[in-house]
Amino acid sequence: GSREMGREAFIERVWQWKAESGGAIIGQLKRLGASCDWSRERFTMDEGLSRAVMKVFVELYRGGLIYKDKRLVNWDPKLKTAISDLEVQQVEVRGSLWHLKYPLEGTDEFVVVATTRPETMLGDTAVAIHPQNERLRHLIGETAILPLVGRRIPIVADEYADPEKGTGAVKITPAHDFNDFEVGRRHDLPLVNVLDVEGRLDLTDNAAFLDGVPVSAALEETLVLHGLDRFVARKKIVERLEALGLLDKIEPNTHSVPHGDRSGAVIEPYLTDQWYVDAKTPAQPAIDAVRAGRTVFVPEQWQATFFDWMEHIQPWCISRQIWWGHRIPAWYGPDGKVFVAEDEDDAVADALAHYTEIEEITAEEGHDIAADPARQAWFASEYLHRDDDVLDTWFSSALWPFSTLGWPGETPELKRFYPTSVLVTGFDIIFFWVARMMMMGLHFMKEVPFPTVYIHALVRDERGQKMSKSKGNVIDPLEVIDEYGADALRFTLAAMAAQGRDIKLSAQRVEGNRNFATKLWNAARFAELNGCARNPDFDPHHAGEVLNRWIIHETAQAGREVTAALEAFKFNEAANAVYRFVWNVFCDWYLELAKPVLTGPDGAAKNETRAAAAWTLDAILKLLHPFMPFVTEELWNVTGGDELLVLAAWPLHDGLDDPAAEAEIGWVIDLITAIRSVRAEMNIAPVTLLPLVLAGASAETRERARRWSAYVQRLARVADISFADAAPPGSMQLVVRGEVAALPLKGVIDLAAERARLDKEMAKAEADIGRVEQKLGNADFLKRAPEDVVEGEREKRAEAQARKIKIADALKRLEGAV
RNA sequence: GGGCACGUAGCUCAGCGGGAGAGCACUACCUUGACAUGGUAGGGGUCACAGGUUCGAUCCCUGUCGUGCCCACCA
Repeated sequence: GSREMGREAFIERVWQWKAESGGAIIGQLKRLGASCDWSRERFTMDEGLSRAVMKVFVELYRGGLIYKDKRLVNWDPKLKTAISDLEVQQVEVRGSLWHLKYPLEGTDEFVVVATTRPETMLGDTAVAIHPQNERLRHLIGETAILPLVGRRIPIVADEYADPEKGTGAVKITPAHDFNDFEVGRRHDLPLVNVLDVEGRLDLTDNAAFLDGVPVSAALEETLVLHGLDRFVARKKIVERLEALGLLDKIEPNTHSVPHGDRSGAVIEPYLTDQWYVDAKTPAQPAIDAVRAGRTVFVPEQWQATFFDWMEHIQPWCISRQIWWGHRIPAWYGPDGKVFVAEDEDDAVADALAHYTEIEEITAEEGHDIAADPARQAWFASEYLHRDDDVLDTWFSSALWPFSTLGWPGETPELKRFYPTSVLVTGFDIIFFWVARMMMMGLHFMKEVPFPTVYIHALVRDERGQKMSKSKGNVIDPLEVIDEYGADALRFTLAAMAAQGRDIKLSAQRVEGNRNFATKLWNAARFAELNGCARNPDFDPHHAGEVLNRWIIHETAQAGREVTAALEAFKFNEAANAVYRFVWNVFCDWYLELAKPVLTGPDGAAKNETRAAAAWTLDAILKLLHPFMPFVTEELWNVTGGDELLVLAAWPLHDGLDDPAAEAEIGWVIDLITAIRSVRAEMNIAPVTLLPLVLAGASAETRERARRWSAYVQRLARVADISFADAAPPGSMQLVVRGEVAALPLKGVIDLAAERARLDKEMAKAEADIGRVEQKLGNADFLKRAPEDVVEGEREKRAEAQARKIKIADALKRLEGAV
């Protein structure tokens, strides 16, 4: 795409790019404020943004922060435009290192230089040698004769010439290499540009190239190369040098070569006149803002990256030689004088004020051209030419936080929403966008555009490489969504987004979370089938049933966990917390324990349980909505939410903690789990119902057992529950929350296996005690460890000792039964 | 060359000064009426290696080895 391209051709090209790049071009157009109506093949520029861009340009120009300069840029010879660093891809290339011999004037000797780009030798204006280079420094001050050209070039002393690299002597081509450009500046070397905008040799009418070069046969032969592509020319030049015996040697050399992201062409450092923003000046307030904590990065390690870049920031080239974009608001008069203004009228006014001596204007006696639009248009077309270049898309993007809010107008939106709250973005965009938004925001709004920048993980491919549209290694989210659903994908990304680490997307993980969505769906269906409907009279603070008080307690706790994690930008923790709560608490225990009530006879308990289940499900939908917006919204709708779930208030539960309920249901869960575990271990068939004896149970335990007997019977496959002072002989004995639960099964269980099991438990208890006692027996530990840690260890010891006694007792009884 | 991460269960990854965790995979059992995209139970790890700090190190520090990324260089 060049600016000569017509509209039709442009549209065709955009379509092609859209296909080639997978849509990267769309991002570019969006950053320009262009909206695309594909069906009508129309592009419209946002007028408000255009105005803002012009205003910003003019103000920065008047403040001396925008200027025009002739220096090197990254040039894409295929697109014929300057491009930004963002659009440059480094590609490893197996190339060669050519060692060239430059004759020294007045001797038969040579200085040998090495290059990977021999064609640039035509633009050489010096050879540099390190002043401390023992081997070569005697050559400093001599003059070399550039082969094929005849230019006399000085051998200068410069520390840039590393004695260890290449031949130790470096050819200096200030117009075609960023480092050489700096060397050239230091030694006041001429700039000889030997390429045209398309990367072809430009020699015949090239004054800089021919300056001071004597006419010779060799030069004539070189001029024949004019117009050749740089790579073709490279070959020819090498051939000629070889023929002249000036090719010392060729070394194989692998190095990375910058390629244009969009064109795929090799990028040339190219000498052109471009517009620049002096980024260094506005960078300082941005650095200060981050240092002062007015903008923080999450995770904070990215601050270092931000500082590193901001402190080494280079002038920002903002002009582009393409024709879609915001045209640079600079008009040139007949003598090249620049008039920068927000629109043409202003530019004309400025120009008229300046060109008071131009006769055609002043000659009109008594006619005030400044008040005559027709004459102004004539003047503009006759005498002024607007800059053909457009602005880098990141220039307008940098204004995003305030231009979208109506700036430069003093709109209510601007007052309300600037500064914004959080910027969420990828690390690769910190430099290009975040930094620029900060610079512009601080400059024009006098305030940071956002107090927090959350740098999210990058989704990489299975090889850990960054996915990119141009590289073509993207996992197409649409395909993943087709297979597992958008909720499953979104949840997976959130669950894997641990701070500071990238994501290698795994289909299995997505599948697991699809199953989670299904689980939720089924749980909701179960609730619906059992008449669990939202009840406005239900007050979670005054539930009567222990089970309901328990799930309310657990819900409040899960809610706090999820909220805290979200507020800390720990999305993986939030996702895992809600996952665990829904599956392992609500589905696995609450619904299972509620089944007898929900399917039992009507009554107060049933009504309350229905309401509590519905209340909990509501809380779940709200907590899960950020991660699974679609399924939760749908379930919310099905259960009769009258507004959208996305608009519902986030659940913040106070005063719902209920340790008593937790103790009771926790005991039930532990008891059932222990029995199940031992049954599986002892290989007891599920059809076998075991009697359960609670030995030496406290009054509280007896009470609980009576309340929960039906549940324990059903979920642990227990026949009936009875009480005794001691476990009956020959029974399996389990320690549950400090008390013994016995399954008297003489003859059913394998006594040897049971003894082995108890031995294992005993060993574990003893190991626990041993570890704790070692600590508690250490005087230094008691002296130096914090008190609560020591106290915790004491509690652990007491618990383990009690457990050991119970197990020893169980073993003794087992022996008695044999 | 400079910088930043990371080496924890077979795999993908959490945790990060005081009892090794999840998901998937694996093993055994379960056609119980929300769910087999399910249930129950289980096996599996000297938390890369070597030093150091500490009463105590998977966690902090140093070094080594390995891996990844960014920046620069690439004559």
